[in-house]
Amino acid sequence: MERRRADCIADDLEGLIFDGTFADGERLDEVQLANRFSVSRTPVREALQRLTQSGLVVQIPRRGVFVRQPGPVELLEMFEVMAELEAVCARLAASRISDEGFNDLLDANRRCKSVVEVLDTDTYYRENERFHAILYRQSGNAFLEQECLRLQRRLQPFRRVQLRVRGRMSQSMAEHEAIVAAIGDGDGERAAEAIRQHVSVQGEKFHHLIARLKPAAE
Amino acid sequence: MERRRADCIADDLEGLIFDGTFADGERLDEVQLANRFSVSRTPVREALQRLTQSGLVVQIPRRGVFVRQPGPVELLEMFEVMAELEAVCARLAASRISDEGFNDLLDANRRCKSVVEVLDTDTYYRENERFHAILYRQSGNAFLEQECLRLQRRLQPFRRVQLRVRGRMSQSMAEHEAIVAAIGDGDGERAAEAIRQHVSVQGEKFHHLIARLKPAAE
DNA sequence: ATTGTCATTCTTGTATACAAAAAGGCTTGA
DNA sequence: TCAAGCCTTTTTGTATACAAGAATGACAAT
Repeated sequence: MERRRADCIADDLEGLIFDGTFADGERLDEVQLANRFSVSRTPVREALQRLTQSGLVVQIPRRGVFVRQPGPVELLEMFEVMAELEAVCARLAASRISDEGFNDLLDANRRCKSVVEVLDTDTYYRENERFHAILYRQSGNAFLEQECLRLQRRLQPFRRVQLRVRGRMSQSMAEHEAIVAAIGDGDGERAAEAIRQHVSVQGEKFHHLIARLKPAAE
Repeated sequence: MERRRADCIADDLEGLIFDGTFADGERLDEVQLANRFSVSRTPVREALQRLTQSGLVVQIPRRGVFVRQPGPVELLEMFEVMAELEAVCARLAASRISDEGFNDLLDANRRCKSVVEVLDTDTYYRENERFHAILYRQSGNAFLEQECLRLQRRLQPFRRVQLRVRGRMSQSMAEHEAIVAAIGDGDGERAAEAIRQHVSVQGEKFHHLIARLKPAAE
């Protein structure tokens, strides 16, 4: 599928917002961006509209678009929704998953486990994402799957931070095991509760998330 | 808040797609639409991009945008997600709702009930929507609330049809009562199950939805 | 000194012009 | 008759030009 310039710019901008090049509340100047990417304002505007829809920026008519990083409260809310959505996936998967699908899940989990032993957080992050994506798929609801992927993508930069905490990887693995076991038993409620614990931000995780949230405040 | 032409066009187009002026699979010609709305292609393109994000049309690069009505399967999936999201709202609300919030819910329910007696489906539809919106709010999670409103809006034209079924309004009311009662008791699981039944498409509702789905197939 | 008004400048929103890619039709060959 | 290749036309994607609203700053009046 051919990509237009506007699409590339949207992706690049997303990265620039994630890595802090554009701070929260900052206005994104159309002509500046156009110069930066060596294009006209038209594709820049299209890209900004896409970012508006995904919630990274907010657009005020005849004022401009402004970066809008979620604050601590909104972030917790988003993680809560993610946890609940994944819980739904797990519950549905427990009664709908096929033998083949379950094997995919086991396989993804094995790959995670092999990475944990090497302590490679980046790779683990990717494999973990794959594990969750398979779970979404096994919900048997393609629309739900898409919604989960959307939110997962949105939370990506924050989730990544979480894994850096010492011992978090092995704990994450243990939680995976519990999830898989519950689904294997066809126990939807147990699976839902297990993944809710896995994803939601509580206790230690809460402090780390908040601490990492404002590195610019120093 | 000032509205731009592109926003109005997006809304109008949404309506035109809902009411069947543009059929499923049809290509939306930019210049045609520009003429229709007496504007240039620019705001039309912006509007189409917005519709793309909300899923009403699909955009194929360098080919154009095409209307994409959800088929029966996708529709059922969307209703399932709606049911599950509302179930989450209900469960969270059961433990988080304040006295004031509970009064709002009772009030909204009373308004529904008074409409049922007059058998005014349109007004009932609006009041029912309000009831659900209050429930979203009472989940205590603003992000969840927004997501629910988004999906509710997307399912609006299909939901409307459902209510036309004879006796559906009074059944809907009875279900509301059960939901409110469960939340009043602080019983999250019971509230979740009640609203799941209320929203999900099963049994009779399934047939009516499918039957109404393709009126152009005659 | 502060506030209100006016004018300038800047920025967004829209229209138009141009470029590039795809669709459609024609010819030509077997 | 059918298919392949080329050319024309159509349509999307991008650049530029123009219009209208908002921000800024100066100046005047209280």
